[in-house]
Amino acid sequence: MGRWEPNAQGRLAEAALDLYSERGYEQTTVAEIAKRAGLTERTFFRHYADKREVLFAGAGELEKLFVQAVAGAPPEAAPIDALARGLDAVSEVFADRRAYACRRHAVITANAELLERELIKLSSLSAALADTLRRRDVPEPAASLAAEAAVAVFKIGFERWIATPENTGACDLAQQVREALAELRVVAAGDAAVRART
Amino acid sequence: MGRWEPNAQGRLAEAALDLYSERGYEQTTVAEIAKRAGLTERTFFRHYADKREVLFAGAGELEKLFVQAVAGAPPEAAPIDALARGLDAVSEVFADRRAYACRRHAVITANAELLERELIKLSSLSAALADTLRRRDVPEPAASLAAEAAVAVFKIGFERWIATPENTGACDLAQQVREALAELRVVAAGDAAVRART
DNA sequence: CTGTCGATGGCAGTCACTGACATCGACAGT
DNA sequence: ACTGTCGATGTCAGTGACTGCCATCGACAG
Repeated sequence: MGRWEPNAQGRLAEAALDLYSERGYEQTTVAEIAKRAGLTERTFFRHYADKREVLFAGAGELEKLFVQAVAGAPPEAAPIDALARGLDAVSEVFADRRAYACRRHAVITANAELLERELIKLSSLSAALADTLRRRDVPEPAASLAAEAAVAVFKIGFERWIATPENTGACDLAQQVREALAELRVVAAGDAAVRART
Repeated sequence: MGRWEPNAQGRLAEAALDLYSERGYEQTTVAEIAKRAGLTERTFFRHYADKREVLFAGAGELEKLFVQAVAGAPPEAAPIDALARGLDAVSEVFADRRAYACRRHAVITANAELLERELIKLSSLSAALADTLRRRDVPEPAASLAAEAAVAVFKIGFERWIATPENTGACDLAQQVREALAELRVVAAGDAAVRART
């Protein structure tokens, strides 16, 4: 047993999400978050680089998971198919965390600064994926484009998943992402009939 | 004639880019920027919402230009072709500003906070494009996906343009963007042979 | 018993950003 | 010419994010 309550980092993250939800990101001070977690402001900044980062603790693991799934695809798979593996893998992670994902998403979309941080995390993800594709001998600019497209597919699939009422049949993230990927293929092909479909 | 030197906003933007280039974004204080422009810190914040925004004054016009070009495409054009119009229009704007674009790009990529701001501007652009496509009766998620893809195409085309030595034959932005768009079509089609090409 | 170590607290300081109020020259109306 | 309004700026005090430095304290090894 340590000298302090365990999991200081987790307590800070929970306190932050609570406060950001209740009174908004800007109306919350770091001192308040720390106090709710039974710590001081100074200690908050030892665990998280800044006031936003406390909502993005899991980004690193997510990136690792995505990258490993892509890297593990058969060498002969096309870039887009390798990326599809990663999309499936990442989608699974969120399957049983929909409520948490919704809360977090609501907080982030409500504040521009948090949105900026989210975007740079996705950009970092995209860069990591592009690098992974390059290691699979995909040349530029195909690697970067495929990576950016895959991240866009996930982002849009995710948003549609969040927007879906929970008791709907089609409230599966993996399914939304697959649909988005299929739609990208159609759009990129330049099908003018896109507008004729639902 | 006014009471003060004209174009305070422009002087601030120039001073900021100079200082950010010379000693880096973080090592520059707003007071220093204002002083170099012959103004005070308080006045800086009357012209720009924050220390980063001073580098993104033109983002609004760029978005407007892109959107109008897309909206002006023939109604029967496929989404991707309408977006290609916008890409062409935007590329033209940068044609004779390569040196400035390079300087600005170097400053932005050197700092994570500035990168975040750049990404949210691109995100805003993507949202505006998706909205424009929706007005052209493109359904979701096709509209959002096409918009995100177009922005990715521009981003990557732009980066390759910046990275190209100036005296190279292929140092035209519009051309880089067109190549990136073509590459996206190939990648999205799932062509495993991507890796076989240059 | 003692020295080290890691997580924390306390405190002073910098800087981004804001609100309230004062200043000053231009310009319009009289 | 007199005067009142207006817009851009200056001044100043304040808040809050974030950092550096040093002190504290319990655990643990020897």
